[in-house]
Amino acid sequence: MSQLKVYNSYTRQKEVFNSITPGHVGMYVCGPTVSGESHLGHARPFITFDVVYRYLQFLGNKVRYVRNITDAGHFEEEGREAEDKISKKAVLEKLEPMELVQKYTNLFHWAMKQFNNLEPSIEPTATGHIVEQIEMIKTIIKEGYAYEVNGSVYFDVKKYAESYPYGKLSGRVVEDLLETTRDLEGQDEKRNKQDFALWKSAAPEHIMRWNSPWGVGFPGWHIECSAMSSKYLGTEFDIHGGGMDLMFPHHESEIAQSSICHGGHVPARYWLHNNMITINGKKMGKSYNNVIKLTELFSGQHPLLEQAYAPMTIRFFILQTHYRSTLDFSNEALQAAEKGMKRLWESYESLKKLAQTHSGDQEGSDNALVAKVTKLMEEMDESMNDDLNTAKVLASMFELAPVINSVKDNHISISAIGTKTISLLSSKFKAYLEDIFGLKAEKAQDDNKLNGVLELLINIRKDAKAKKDYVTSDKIRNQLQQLGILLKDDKDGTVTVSFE
RNA sequence: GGUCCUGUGGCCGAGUGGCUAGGCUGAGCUCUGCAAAAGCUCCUACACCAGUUCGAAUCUGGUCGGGACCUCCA
Repeated sequence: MSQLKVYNSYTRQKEVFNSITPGHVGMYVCGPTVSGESHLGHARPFITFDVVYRYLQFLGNKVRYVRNITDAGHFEEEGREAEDKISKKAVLEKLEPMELVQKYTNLFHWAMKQFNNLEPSIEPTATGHIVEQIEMIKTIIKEGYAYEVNGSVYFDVKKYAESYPYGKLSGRVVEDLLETTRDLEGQDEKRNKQDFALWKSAAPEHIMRWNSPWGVGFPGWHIECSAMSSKYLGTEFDIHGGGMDLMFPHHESEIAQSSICHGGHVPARYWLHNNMITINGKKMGKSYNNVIKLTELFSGQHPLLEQAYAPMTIRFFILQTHYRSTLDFSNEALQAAEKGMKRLWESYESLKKLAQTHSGDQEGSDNALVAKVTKLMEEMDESMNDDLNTAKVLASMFELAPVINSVKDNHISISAIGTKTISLLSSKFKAYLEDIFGLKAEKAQDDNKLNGVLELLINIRKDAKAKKDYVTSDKIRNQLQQLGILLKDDKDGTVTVSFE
């Protein structure tokens, strides 16, 4: 099997993935800011990196997956009103800041569960790591790369850039930054415009505030990730993930802070960035006022939505595109994903039954067929290893689906494909659909009573059909359909039930 | 303005220089009491203009369009 290659934003090329400690992987992903409800755009990194997490584990690694919760609240750029985002909203909603944070953290966790995302190994909060952040800032000052002004501390980017490649990750030149950074109104405490805050002095009205060697304040924009990643993954770890929009300034600043504290090296070896979800070609984001919240998506309650979309539909939709491409939202695209996922999943259900009833390791007699199936299965692995090309994996699976369905419908005989191939296919589909992609049946029906009633109805209908009493048989089928239960008559007389 | 990405059939989307990805939609056929599902077949695209090459959607240059970042942002 080929080796896993990933596109490393830091080197701008695909590289073979090798973890620092073989068999172990440390991965840090920038988590949500819990000052508001998550929207569709937020779903992408968490689904993308959930698949990375799952795949690394599938490959036999023990993975420590750290995803933070930003609950300390970033503040607006100085010059505008320097306000803690979270405390501002708390006033509006008349809630305690931590109450607000709790509410949106719970909602975020709920959404992650809907998407069938695995829980990270550690989910540290910014407010829980104020001490670590302060310690880190102290080190940066001691090393001479930060300075204090009026109770705030800033990172000295200009000095850092003299001996480190500041801007390498995001492809930026420090001199250019000086020219293109917007003019700041009012007083500027910073020595240079590129400098960023490590610690900000808190105005009296700030509710979220902590004591520090520089006075009462709150931590800067980027220091939490540096502090928490090094605490839980070490000063050099394998993967750092997040959305492309975080490359600058967030990740660039993270690299700068961490390098100063940890011997000059970049904290993570592989930097993975997912692209944005767009809507009508524009990035979905608060500033564009075009977000669709996850709760709206699941319920269909939004002017742009023609219907509700199930979490698994969205997951499938996201996986049908490569993670580094933009993904444009539209009802048409979501509906296509919904149908496609349904078809693939039903094929998988058939395959599971086939594998159960026809176990064995008998070689198939149709060599061309077996070769085709084998090739497609190999391509699935190749595609996944090629920078996690889930879109291509799914394409291969869609090519396998007709083969499976044909075996089910007896258009292809069991002996032609061979029980061995069926068994291999079955474990392959299970591995990808369930273990790696984290998909699951939209509506698992494991209600014994309901199943008993269904069985009864199916039997009555079968008897009616035998007597050519189609009025009765159609009545049962039609009325069940109105309830969202579909009965499909298979070739061999059995009935397949599916739920809408 | 700077840096970078991108432009694929009705829609969504993969794509390693030569081998019609795939999904959805639409049309036809087969199977079926009817239906649904499924299977088979068809709709053969790569913004534009030059260049490199035996050969380019894929490489190079240019033109035009779209987008991201440069500010909180997944």
